[in-house]
Amino acid sequence: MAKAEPCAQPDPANNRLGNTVVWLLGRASLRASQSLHERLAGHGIRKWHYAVLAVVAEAGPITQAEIVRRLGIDRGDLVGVLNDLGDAGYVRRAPDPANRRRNQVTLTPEGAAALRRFDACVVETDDSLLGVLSAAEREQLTRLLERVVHAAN
Amino acid sequence: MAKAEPCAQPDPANNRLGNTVVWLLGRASLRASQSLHERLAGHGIRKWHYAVLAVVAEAGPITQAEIVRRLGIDRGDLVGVLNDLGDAGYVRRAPDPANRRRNQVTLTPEGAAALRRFDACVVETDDSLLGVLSAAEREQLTRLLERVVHAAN
DNA sequence: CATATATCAGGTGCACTGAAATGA
DNA sequence: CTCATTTCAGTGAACCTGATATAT
Repeated sequence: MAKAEPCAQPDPANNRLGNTVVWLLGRASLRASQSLHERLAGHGIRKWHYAVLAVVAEAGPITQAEIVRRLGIDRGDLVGVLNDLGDAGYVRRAPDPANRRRNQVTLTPEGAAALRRFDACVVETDDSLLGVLSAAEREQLTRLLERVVHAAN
Repeated sequence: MAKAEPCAQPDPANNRLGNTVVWLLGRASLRASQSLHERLAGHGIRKWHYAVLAVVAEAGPITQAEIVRRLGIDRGDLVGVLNDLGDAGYVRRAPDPANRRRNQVTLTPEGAAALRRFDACVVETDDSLLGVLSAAEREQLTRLLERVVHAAN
C-alpha cells in the first residue's frame, strides 16, 4: 500500500482560478471574441455591427431603445454603430411619425445581403471554438449557457 | 385542427445571436465579470489583483513572465498590478540572483491573509451566477468549459 | 551577435456615467 | 412638470502593439 497521504486529490485550494466558472467563462469568452473579431474584421465590421444588423433583420422596424433592451449594447455606442451601418447603406433611420422621440431603424436589401455574408463568421467561430466537443456536448453547453444567461436578467 | 403552418418552431434563422455559443459566452461572461468586479471592489482590488495573488500563492516564488504564461494577463498591466500589490504589502518583488533579468515575486503573510478574505468573492460570484443550475449541471458546465479553454491553447 | 525579461508609451473596443436636447 | 428617447462627452478596465533598457 502507498503512504497514508489522503489520496493526492487535486487540492481545490491550490487551483482557485481554474475551478471557478467565472474564470473559465472569462477565458472561453475572450478566445471566442478574439476569433469572431478577426473574422468580422475581414468584412470591415465589429461585433456590435453584426448584432445590430441581426436584430434589425429579425425584429423588423425597431427603435433604438428596443435594440438596447434586446442586445444590451450601450445606448451611446449604438449611435455610432447605426451611423456606420447607415453610411454603408445597410439600415435606414427615420423618426417614428407616431412618436417623434423615437427612431425607426429599418433594414435595407443591401443590409440583408450583407448580413447573410456575415453569418458565416459566427458559425465558423463556434465551430473552431467547439471542435473538441461532440454534437451532444455542444448542445448541452448551449442549453446550460442559455439558462444561465436568461436567469441573469 | 389548426392551420397547415409547420408547427411554429422557433426559426433558427430568426435567432442568430441567441443560438450561438460565442454570443452566449459573451453575455454570461459579462454578467459574471460584473458581479465579481462589484464584490472585489468592496476590497479595493480588481480581478487581476486577485488572480495574480492566487497564482503567486499557489506557484510559490515565480517570475513575471511565468505569471503571464499561466494567467494570460498583459505583461504591461502586470507591472501595475504588482506595483499595487507591493504597495499594499501583499507581495515582494526582488531580482533573481541566479538570473538578474528576472524578478522573483513572493507572497507575504499579509498577502496570504488577504487572499483568504478575497476568496469568498469568487465563490459568491459563482453561486449567484449558477443558482439556476443543479449541482450536477454546474459540474457539467465546469467540465465543458474546461475542455473548451484547454483546447484553445 | 541574438534572446529573454521587465518596463514604458500609445491605441482600441467596449462598458459605464452624467448631462443635454427633444418631444410625449 | 415628469418621463422616455436620442445624442454627446468623458472615464475606466482590459487587451494589444511596438519600443527601450538590461542581462544572458
